[in-house]
Amino acid sequence: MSDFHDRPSDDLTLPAPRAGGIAARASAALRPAGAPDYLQGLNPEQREAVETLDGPLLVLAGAGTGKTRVLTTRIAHILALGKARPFEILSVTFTNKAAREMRERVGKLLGEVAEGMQWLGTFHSIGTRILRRHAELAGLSSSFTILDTDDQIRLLKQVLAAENIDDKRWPARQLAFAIDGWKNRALSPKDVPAGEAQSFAAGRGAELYAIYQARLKQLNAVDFGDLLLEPIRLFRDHPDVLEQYHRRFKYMLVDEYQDTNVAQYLWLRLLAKGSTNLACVGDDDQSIYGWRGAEVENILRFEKDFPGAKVVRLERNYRSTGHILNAASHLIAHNQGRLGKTLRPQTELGEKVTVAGAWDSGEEARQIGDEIEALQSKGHKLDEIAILVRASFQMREFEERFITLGLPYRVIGGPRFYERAEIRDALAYLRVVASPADDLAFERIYNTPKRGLGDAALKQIVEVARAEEIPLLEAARRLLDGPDLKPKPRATLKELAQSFDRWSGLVDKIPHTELAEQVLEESGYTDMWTKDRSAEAQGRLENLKELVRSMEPFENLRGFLEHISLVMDADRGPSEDAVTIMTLHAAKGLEFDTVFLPGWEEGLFPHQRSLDESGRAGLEEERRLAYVGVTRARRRAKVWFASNRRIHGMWQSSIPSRFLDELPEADVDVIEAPATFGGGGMGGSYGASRFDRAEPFKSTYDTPGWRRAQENRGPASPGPGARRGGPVTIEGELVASSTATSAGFPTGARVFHQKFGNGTVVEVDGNKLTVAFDKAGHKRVVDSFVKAA
DNA sequence: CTTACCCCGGTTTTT
DNA sequence: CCGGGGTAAG
Repeated sequence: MSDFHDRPSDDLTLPAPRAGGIAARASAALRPAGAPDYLQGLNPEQREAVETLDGPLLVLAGAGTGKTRVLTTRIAHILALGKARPFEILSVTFTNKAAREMRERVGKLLGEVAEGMQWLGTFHSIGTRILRRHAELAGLSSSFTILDTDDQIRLLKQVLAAENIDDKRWPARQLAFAIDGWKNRALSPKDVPAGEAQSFAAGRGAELYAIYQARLKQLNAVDFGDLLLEPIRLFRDHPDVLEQYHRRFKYMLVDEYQDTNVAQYLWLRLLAKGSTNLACVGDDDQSIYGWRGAEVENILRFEKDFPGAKVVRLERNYRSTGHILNAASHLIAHNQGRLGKTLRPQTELGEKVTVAGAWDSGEEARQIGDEIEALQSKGHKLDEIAILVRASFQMREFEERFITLGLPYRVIGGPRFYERAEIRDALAYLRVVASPADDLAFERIYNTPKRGLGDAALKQIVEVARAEEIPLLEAARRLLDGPDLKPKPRATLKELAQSFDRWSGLVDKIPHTELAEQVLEESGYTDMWTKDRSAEAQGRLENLKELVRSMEPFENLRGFLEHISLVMDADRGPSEDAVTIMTLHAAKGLEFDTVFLPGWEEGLFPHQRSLDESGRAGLEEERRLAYVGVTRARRRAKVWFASNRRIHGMWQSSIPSRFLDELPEADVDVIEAPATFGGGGMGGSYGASRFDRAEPFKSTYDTPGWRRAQENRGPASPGPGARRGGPVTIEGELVASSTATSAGFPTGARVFHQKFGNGTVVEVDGNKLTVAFDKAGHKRVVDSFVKAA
């Protein structure tokens, strides 16, 4: 394709003036004599994985066995031997974070050579790169925009409306979910199995999918799924294009292969027809994303798919101590569908995994909080402690407890930076400024802040736009010339259109950060939040400033927007020493000295829905999640379950997770909960216990401690009419002061709290304040957590 | 157009 | 029990 040659910077045409030099330099630097330095210190399996360069290779890398090291060293090895030049290696990851890390580590090994690795990135970023090159062949222009989930939903709502489909009965979200599912499986509208198309809007599923695709093309836009699918179509329909990539990619590496979906698999297969030097690294035991399209089968089938494939197992674990690994291995051995490998500890047995029960989730949080304080006083860093939960609602209880204790924590997950409403609004403004034809962005902000442009005005604009086949902003301008608009919307719309003209005119004239500030200011957007009195407003303004700051490293507005459409996470700066609270899913790939695993109860973990929807496969995926959780711990893994938990506002009694039974007794200590506020004393206030009748936990354990723990579980949920809210806690008495500062807020002072917003101090007790929050009610907080409002 | 209620749903999440 | 989204009234 000639467009390969249009771009001077196109690596496919680069003569690679420095290529020889790179290889030579790398070899010189890395190979003083004999085996090169970078191979030193690899164990035999790792070394085999690095040195097996030709032919398909599957590296089954157990948790903590040096997977990333193998990947990066392998790249170094290929380059050092001069087998390929940096831009002839395709290496794909799932997340930007993983891509960044790999680039950094290759950089450390080889210096600036890593810069030349233009094909190191996520499936989506590489897909974008390919698609931009050949956009015309896919019916797009190379400046296509990438829609995120929000835009996608908005567009689908429009499609549903245009097709007169009741979006009550058939929510756009559901259609989006279906389409994503089809795209994950690389199905075009015509390929959608009739049975599945049937499931939406009386059989119109595939039809709506087709209309949606047509709309995307009109808007010159793609969604995330298209970033994989379009290249696949391109490769299939244009063998000459595929051929060029075959010539290009001498080596291919794939990280987290167990997470690939059908589309990614097909994408890889097409590319792998060129060279069979495909190395996939993954761990079937850590496949936890089946629910979003990942096919464990891909990794299980590897040897069949790629005949002659070599399989290397990395089983030496350098992360965790013996008991932890034994426990994890024993647990995961209960799964049927796995390739099978056993983690082998490289160090001492260390501490046993502990299992402890609590009366309810509140007590669980208190106990864990106490334990963390104990660890802290023994000199453990909070950064090295994590609480890994199955579902995010579990986090709240820990947060509240930690606030009371004054224990610094950070929550990973939640709404991410670029998903916050204010950020998305701001970006929508910038998108319209950069490309006035971006209808979805325009639609998002044309009445944000409220400027009196409602549905009526929008409807008029849309009508004109559709009739004339022009973008919304253009249509708005045309309406201004005509007689149809009412005076008020006309004036407002005129001003808005003029503003956009002005801003667009400034794009190449003033620095983009400055332009962004100006847009946010002049549009009244900043003002909107300044005037807002809600608890979050202050934080939102901070976020907007942060957004502008994050634009600085980019050359221009366009470059920034391209970046953020694919990189939806922002690098948050380093922060103080704090306990990490996150979901098990978010914890994959991370490690901590001490890991708390609360909520191991039937129904929550394994999650009922997983069981209901996916049966045995669901259970096995839950079990893999448990395995991921346990293997995050370097030295201490502490599992908890609670006998009572409030779900949807109702107290439910629960039985311990079957996964507890699957932990090997020899590696586990059952901890008897110390007497607490929940256990005995309050018994009187509870009615007859449903728990008494509940199926007893059939344990394979038979230690005195375990039996006592079983017996101690006592009565369970309060009967109807019983006092709600669980056992009384005497917060003040439980508090072990971990912060001794006294910022000295007087009673009556107005204060601001990150989580609870503004409030008035009603009582002061040392460094602990009782604050009447405007929104959140009365809370007892440590003064270092609030600042003067 | 904005505000006040009502109803539904509530696992995990990247790009 | 809580929040989002959508509807109905001001």
